[in-house]
Amino acid sequence: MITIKDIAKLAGVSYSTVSKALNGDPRIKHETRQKVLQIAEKHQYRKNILASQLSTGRSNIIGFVLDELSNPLFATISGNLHAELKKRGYQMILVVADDGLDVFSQLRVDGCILWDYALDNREAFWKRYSTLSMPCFVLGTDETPNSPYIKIDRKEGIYMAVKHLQEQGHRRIGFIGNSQLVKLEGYREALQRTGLAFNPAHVLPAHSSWEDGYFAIRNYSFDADSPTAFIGLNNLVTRGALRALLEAGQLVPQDISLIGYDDLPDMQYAEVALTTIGPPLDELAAQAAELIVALIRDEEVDYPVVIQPKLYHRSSVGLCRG
Amino acid sequence: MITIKDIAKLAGVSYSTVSKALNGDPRIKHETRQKVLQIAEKHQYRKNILASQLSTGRSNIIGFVLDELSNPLFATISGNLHAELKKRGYQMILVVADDGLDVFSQLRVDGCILWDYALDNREAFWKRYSTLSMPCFVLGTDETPNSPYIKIDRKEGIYMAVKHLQEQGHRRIGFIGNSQLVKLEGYREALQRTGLAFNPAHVLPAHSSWEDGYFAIRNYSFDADSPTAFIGLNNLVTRGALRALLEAGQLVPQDISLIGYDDLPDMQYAEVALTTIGPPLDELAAQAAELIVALIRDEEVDYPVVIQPKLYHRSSVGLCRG
DNA sequence: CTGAAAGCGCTTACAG
DNA sequence: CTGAAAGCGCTTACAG
Repeated sequence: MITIKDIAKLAGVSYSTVSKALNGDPRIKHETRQKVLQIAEKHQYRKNILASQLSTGRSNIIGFVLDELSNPLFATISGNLHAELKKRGYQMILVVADDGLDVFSQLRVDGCILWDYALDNREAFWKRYSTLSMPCFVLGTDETPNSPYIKIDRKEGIYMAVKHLQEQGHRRIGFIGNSQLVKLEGYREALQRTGLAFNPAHVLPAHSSWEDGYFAIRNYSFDADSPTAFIGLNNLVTRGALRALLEAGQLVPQDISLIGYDDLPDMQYAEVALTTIGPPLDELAAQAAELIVALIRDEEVDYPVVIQPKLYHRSSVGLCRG
Repeated sequence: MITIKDIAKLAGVSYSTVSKALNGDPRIKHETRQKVLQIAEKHQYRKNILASQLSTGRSNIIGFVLDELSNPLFATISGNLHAELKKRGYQMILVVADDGLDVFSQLRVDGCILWDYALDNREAFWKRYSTLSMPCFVLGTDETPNSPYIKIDRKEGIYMAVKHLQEQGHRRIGFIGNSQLVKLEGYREALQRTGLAFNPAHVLPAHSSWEDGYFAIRNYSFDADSPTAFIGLNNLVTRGALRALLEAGQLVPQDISLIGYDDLPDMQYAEVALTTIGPPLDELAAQAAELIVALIRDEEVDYPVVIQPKLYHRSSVGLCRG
């Protein structure tokens, strides 16, 4: 692989001149630069970012850490984030793993965005996180000790869903999924704010996958006291639940209304186009890009940045019958 | 951020000793190593991979280039690949973009795996590809000029699907999607091999998304000559098509049989559990990991590695009626 | 406008 | 068993 020294030799200048020419230093004479650029081009020169970054401390690369890719939400967020970072002159690389933080920390990326993931040991994570020496923040968390973060106001989102259902006449509103504490709290608070009763039996246990949602409904016995509407924990759970409802012969939204969390294209293409709540993912990505760049530039930032979920009306909510 | 020099000072040894201790050089005295390790641990030392790699030429990082993440196939492949590489002592980083190759080439990753993606300009890509100076190969391609690759025998897969349908009595088998030439060729050849007639009207135009599959069926007018079975280009197209069929009141598989390409969990959870053809994704990942490691070690490799798709029987294929 | 030199944080023959 | 020194490919004050 060709280096600046090789180019220097070919161009008959010193390699520091080559470096400057390549970096657009205005002090370099036009013809010199042209010559250097031409040779570089001809030999397919690629700057060794490692060396460059070792010397400057900058790489223009930002890392994004996810712990899974199987939820299509992350595909969308990654895509949006990549685009937003690119606009700002950064490249994004992705790591899908709990040990991703270490990779990026060894690679000395300029900054690092972490999706708030399900952790066995949250405390250990925060401890590790607090020792990171690069600009970093957690996206979609509820709170990060002593450092900036972007919060999604999930409770408010769930309140909007409950409120909307209530306005359609629903009085018994269930929740499918019990793996995310905030959402569950949001659900309880929303019932309180809207004056509806909380019934523990209306929270169907489900973790986070399609199957979890599917079996949550399959395993549930409907009776006269059952909810007339459900809110699903996330996109997958909601879609699994929808399938199970339809298979059981329930009509959505005629018999049962359903609102899903996470607004993704997939939701629109479900058997019944799903009404959803969720953060606008383009805004989420733009704010995240904005924040990480500000942190890298060591600018003052106000945090937390709060993203307000929105309610996206489609066809899975109807008037409560009777 | 702490460096080996800092540790050297704290430990009262030279920094070359620290480097050796950290890398497990057996020549270092046990106690010296212990002391160094302890100090490193205490100060949360992270080796600067950039510096290390600049000096050794190795990073133990492998890049994976995708051009999109929206197809769940890639989430699965990425996950599998990450796991397989980890087993072999490598970390995987991901880049989702057409310019991903450049990022990795600048980062000097040890090796690079590219998913064979849809390109505007294939020729330019191969030209760029051939100038890469790191170990690299294309996964899921049909052919790579002058370098190793992993081929998925898509034609054989499609033949298996056609054959299976024929055995169920189907004589008119359609294909949904016209965006992948190999698959289309495979389809034609399969018809030939099974002695079935090719009818251009039985290839429904569709690109690669869920909507494409959905509208392919919506826009198709069924008549007495229509196919009694379809094969879908990929997982998304197949699922979109299934939805459209069901909405049109067609029963699957009673009225129409359907086989989808790409065996993903999603296919199993479709409205009708879909019979699929596709490469076993765990094998694909294992082979890919094996190959890139061999290339990095500069071992002789036989190529192409060919992955044979399999037929996964589920519930979307039935006997042809009448 | 250009170049010599020091330095980024490591590794590794080589000497002791 | 340990250390001094050169080198990986860049950048950047500084001198000219």
